[in-house]
Amino acid sequence: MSSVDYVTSDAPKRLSRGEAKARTRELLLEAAASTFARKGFHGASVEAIAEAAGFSIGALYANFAGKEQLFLELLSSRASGQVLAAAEILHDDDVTAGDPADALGRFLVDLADKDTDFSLLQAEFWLYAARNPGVRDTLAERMREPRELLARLVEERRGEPEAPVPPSTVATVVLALFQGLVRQRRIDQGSVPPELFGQALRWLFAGLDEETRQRRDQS
Amino acid sequence: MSSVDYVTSDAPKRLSRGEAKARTRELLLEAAASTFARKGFHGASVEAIAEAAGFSIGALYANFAGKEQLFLELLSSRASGQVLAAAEILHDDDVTAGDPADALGRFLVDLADKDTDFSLLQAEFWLYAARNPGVRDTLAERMREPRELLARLVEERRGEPEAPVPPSTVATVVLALFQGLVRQRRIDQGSVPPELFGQALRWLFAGLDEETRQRRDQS
DNA sequence: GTCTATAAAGCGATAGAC
DNA sequence: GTCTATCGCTTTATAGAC
Repeated sequence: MSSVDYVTSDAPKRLSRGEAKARTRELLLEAAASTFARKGFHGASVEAIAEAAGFSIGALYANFAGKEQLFLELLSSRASGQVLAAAEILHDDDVTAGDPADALGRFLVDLADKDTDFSLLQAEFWLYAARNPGVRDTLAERMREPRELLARLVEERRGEPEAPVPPSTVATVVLALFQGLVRQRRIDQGSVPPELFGQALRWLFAGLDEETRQRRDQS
Repeated sequence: MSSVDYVTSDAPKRLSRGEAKARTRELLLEAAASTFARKGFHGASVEAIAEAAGFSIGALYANFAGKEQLFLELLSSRASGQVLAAAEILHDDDVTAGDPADALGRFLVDLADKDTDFSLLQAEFWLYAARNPGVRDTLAERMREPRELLARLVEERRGEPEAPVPPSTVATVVLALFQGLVRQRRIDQGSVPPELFGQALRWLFAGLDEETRQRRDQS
């Protein structure tokens, strides 16, 4: 801009060499997420990724060992995003002031409808993990902690301490239900109305409560 | 057909020209299903598919317009397999003699654990459809009928005629739940025990019954 | 109808200039 | 640290022999 402060190393706009490289890395990761989502792992070329980030192929190879490592880095850092988003909404008391099931349902429909790359990338991650035992175990390990987080929050909200299955198993069912509904909605919007997410969750919890009561009365 | 009959057009072993070509087509489709499942749409080469079928690339192009048409033919003919399998098991009175939920759950876990290509190909179909609007609408259309079939069978089994949502919507939730559980089980077997399929289905139906009763009592 | 051989294009990855 | 140019390999699809 001006001639006076144009060197100013501590100005917020000017980036140091390390910062510049970190920013390039981040832009490449962002572009990779979008490109992998739209074209798939094999369908996305490193040229397309670099181009989407506004860099050349050389810049990509200066920051990542190759296409596979770039993909795996994405998988490790973003695969549990859906679970964390769900946990976040359950944790927010203001949003879940009404029915937590409705709030969670509405939030996830919004997320899935708005960020269309999300579920595509998620499916790409799943396929890659299902085909590569090593990555599969890594993904399983990485999903464990956020699932436990969701389990604790669901447990809190339900307030029933003696369910017939462990809390993490309930969380598994909730996640499976949501992932399945999001995927079906993507193919046929009309067959999966937005309210269905909260509705199905209420059915699930009502049935779980009933079984919990029955087991308590038996003993 | 022949002058004497020594070509025996109705003998089981000798294949007519048309039959031979039909057999080649079928073998190629089978090999394509397996290869697409293991490598993905872009990852699977036509050479690998032809080789898996025991033919050359030329034979493949003599039977299909190309890789994409081969994939789309598979998608049209096999995408609704999961729904039909579920419907079939619900229709079989002998198998569902006990709890239909348990029977359905056990059957689908067996199917998913045994035919490992099934869910991979299903995911590959979903991704392709989600990325191509034309194919997406085709898939949505093709899923409608089997879903209605499942809906009718679930309705029969439940015997509750006045659910708060249409029967096809209940079928949608059931399918979403199963697909989600199958996928999670594929990544982390330990987190999705086989009994969970039937258990979750029972919770769902119990909650649905409860809401049905409440609505009836209100009016 | 199926084969082999090959054309034309695209890919991941590397080398060297700046 | 990023760019341009290019290598070597694989891909889809076609042509011609049989």
